[in-house]
Amino acid sequence: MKYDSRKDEIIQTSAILFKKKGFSAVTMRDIAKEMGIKAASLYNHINSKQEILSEIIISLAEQFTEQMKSIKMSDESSIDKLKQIVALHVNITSKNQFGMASLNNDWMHLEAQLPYYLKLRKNYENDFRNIIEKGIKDNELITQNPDVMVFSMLSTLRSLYIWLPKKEDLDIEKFTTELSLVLINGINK
Amino acid sequence: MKYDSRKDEIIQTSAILFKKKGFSAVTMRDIAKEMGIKAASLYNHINSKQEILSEIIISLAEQFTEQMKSIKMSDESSIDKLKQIVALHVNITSKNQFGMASLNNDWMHLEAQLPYYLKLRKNYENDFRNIIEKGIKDNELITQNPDVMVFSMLSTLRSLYIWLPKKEDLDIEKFTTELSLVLINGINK
DNA sequence: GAATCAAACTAACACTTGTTAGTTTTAGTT
DNA sequence: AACTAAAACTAACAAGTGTTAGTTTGATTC
Repeated sequence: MKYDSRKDEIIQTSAILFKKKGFSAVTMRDIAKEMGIKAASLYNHINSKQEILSEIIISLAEQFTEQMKSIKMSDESSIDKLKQIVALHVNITSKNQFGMASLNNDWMHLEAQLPYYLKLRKNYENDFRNIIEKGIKDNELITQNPDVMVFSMLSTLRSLYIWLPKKEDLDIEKFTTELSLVLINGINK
Repeated sequence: MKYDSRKDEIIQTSAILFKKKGFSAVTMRDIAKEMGIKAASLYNHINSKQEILSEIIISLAEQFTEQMKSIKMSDESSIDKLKQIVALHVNITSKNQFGMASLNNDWMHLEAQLPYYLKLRKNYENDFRNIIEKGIKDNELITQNPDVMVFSMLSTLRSLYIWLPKKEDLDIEKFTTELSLVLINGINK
């Protein structure tokens, strides 16, 4: 019914608290206190605690889905596609460090939206693996278990929300290049 | 006062539930129900919910600390040390997939033991970075930001608890070799 | 100045939380 | 059969949970 900027403020504030303590450990009174109002007042803007979590997670998941779509449909090499995926994660995470924590840690507390979230995640991982499998077939990548490669890269990319905030004055572009190098070419001289 | 195997059973059962829902979302009644007893009965064996979490996390953190000690003191090459760190994570995680979830996700809910845990973690990361820095100086590793290398490798290793259980019939030894290859030499042909 | 409306408030609800106290059951030992 | 000790039980607690209902505030519009 209502969509206003106060709602966004609640969502943003909640995301900060969710990152610090996790969804379940944060109470409506915690969120309200952080905003300088009473818990009951939150319900003028949102319908439930659940809804806050959904808004945080689903909007991010959809951003990943959307951008993966354009990456996979482009006609670049597999390695260039992988570099674009690295950039995608760095960009979204640098703009949403708090929300990314919920996406990674609290997705299981989604209720009505859980199946939808799981579908998006599964599709994303499949797209990722398909790019790697094509890279192997085209002799761009080493012949190794693609599952291990996806796992390794995606684990690192999913952990960016922990690491990026620690490096406040980071040159994002430079970091993206550096991380791509490490992930794709390794650290061995 | 008391240390018995029923206590271990509680800890193990709790770890399973903590992995599924997170520490805060699991109630003493959940744990009791899973064991077929009443919540109050748990207190014949443990002193608090907190204590369960501490036992899970601290014992694992100490295992990592101890084994890192022997790795760093050995006189192998930096690359071989890194391979041993990979093996360390795979081994501990394959034997403690549930506890490793708590270690990764619920450490912030430690109370009295939190400073001790943070100290162990910081030391571990420092040891890890020192090995990488020596590898760079010795011309074994590429000249890149060691922080990025530690972050990348450690993120993957810390996520093993999510991935290993999905591959039940995995040859642990083979997987360790494969993962070392991907992490150290990359995926580029 | 009256009316409007978003957004705050107070008060309360039904339920769940971790935990304690005191009691009974269970099973093994004498 | 009596004793013991571990480990279960029932009952209750004080505090905290998400949420609702109804009311007041404060700024904007007529």
